[in-house]
Amino acid sequence: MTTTEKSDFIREIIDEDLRSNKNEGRVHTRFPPEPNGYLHIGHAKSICLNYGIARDYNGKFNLRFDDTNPEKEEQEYVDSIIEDVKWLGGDFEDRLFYASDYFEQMFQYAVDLIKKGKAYVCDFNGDEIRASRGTLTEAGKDSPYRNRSKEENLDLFSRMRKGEFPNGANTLRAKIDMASPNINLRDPIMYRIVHEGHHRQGEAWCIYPTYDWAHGLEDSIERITHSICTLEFENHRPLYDWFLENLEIYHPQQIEFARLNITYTILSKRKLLQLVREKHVDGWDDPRMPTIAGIKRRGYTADSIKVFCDKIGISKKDSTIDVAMLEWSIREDLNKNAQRAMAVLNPIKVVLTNYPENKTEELSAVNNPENESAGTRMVPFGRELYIDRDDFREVPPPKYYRLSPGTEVRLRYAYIIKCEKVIKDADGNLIELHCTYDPATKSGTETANRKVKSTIHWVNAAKAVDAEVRLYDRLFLKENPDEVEEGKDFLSNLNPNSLQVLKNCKLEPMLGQASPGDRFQFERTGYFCADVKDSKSGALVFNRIVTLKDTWAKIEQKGKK
RNA sequence: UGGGGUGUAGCCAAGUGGUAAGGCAGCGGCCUUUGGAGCCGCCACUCCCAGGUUCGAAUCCUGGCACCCCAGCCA
Repeated sequence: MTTTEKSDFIREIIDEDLRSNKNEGRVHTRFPPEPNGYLHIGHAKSICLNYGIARDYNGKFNLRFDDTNPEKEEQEYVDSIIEDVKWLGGDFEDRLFYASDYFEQMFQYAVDLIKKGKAYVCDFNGDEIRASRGTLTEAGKDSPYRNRSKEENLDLFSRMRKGEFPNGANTLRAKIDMASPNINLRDPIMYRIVHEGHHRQGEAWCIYPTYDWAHGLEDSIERITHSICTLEFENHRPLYDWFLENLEIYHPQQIEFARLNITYTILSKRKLLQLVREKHVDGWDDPRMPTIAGIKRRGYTADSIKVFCDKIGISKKDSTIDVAMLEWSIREDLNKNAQRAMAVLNPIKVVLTNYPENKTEELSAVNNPENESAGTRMVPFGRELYIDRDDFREVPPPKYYRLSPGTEVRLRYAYIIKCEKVIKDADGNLIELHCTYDPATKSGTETANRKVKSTIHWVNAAKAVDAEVRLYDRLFLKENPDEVEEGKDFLSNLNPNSLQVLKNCKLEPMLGQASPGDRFQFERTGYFCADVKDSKSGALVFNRIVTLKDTWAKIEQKGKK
């Protein structure tokens, strides 16, 4: 751990509040998701911020479902959100709350406001409300129902609750100012009638509070000190404050920060839902999804996500983080922590013509060069091997260091071999390579240190374990997936090659023991994770988390330009 | 020609009147039995623009400009 203290404008506000003893020294934050979808990496930023603040200031952190709209919310989402928050280390202890548990209290607060003459039942329908709201540049008009008596309002409101009116028949509105330049203050709706079962309340209610009305109450009831949300709610802060002031109840401070955007990815719940519903991906936990579930299944560690969130910072500037930053965070973690292994993704057979027919050797391989305590393992060698197709070129391009006819490479942890002959079938397809090995170059021996241009990975053909490997790439082709031609939508930017399935991969024997969720570095290739859903012993499936940095690919790209 | 925000490198981001941190990306080089990792170096004479105040301005003032958010009985 570093000793440098984290700071950002929100922590500065908290420091100042602490200095002035604003909340008796308390710091209490919350993460308030609506259970209408799975959490994504943008939510991770918020969780890390809110939980991180509570942790760093010895405060408390609540998980609270903002479940005020039964039309969109489901138990499945509640379950997934709880799991994901925990996975990210957001420790809410016993403080798991639901806004719907406060419905009765909210109703009473609404009655208070009516009694104070600051709320009224409006019989306008949706169109009428919209028409009377005015525009950005013109004031709205007062509703004809605005000056009903308190008694009539109380009566109507209780009848709304009883279910005497159909959906949309009327609403409870705050009486603020129809001429306010801030449209949110033009008599905003507090309750609407929705005859629909709620995932926790069942049929108990048919009026539901709106976000603006409910959110500050939730924060107040939980004695939240700092209510942190994203920038689009900045315009709503005057309303947040108005309700709490007029109710004369505990008043948390709302603070807004910029939400996360990442290149080549989409972080809109609506669009992610669409990807799932229309089956452009295999579900919320598809490893290409930026959901926590997807990222987790892809093989990202919770630590890497936390580091990522720390690195990107907190500010009020609209920003788009380069996806390379996310990829860096997982490489950084796994470079230090992942067990190394040799895996041949696209095999070509290599026969060592001068290696004895039935001989095998066990060679020592390092498990993690970044961590000596990870030790070594034995890897079987033999006369017939597989190497990767990428590691052989019949006609090597400039600066190609790997195997080609007549050249030598080192087989990692084994011998230097030389390509003597290329065997092809009648159609000219490459079948196998005949090579010779140099017995004097066995790794670890005194005569081994002859220099060759490169070292490649391999597996023993007879002992290899078969596996399916799924190569994932970015889901979208464009840096900004929402940038589209007239008449098209973000789906037109989907990357048709975001998933490539390799069925004939050959792995070193040790990988046969991999359990679902285990992560490895396949040397020279990338980081991989045994799929938690589909990988089974005897039928292994690995997901590529991220490639290793590929200097050769870069050189080759430049050569083509 | 309503209101609320935001402008510091390709992308993030420190900076709070004393002469532009750091990370990612990129580019060189060293090293290497992973073209991985690591190491070293380079990468803003200038902070959206224009004026002004000051010995001194990214920081203060004035005036512009650009971008984002708001007209759901969504959150």
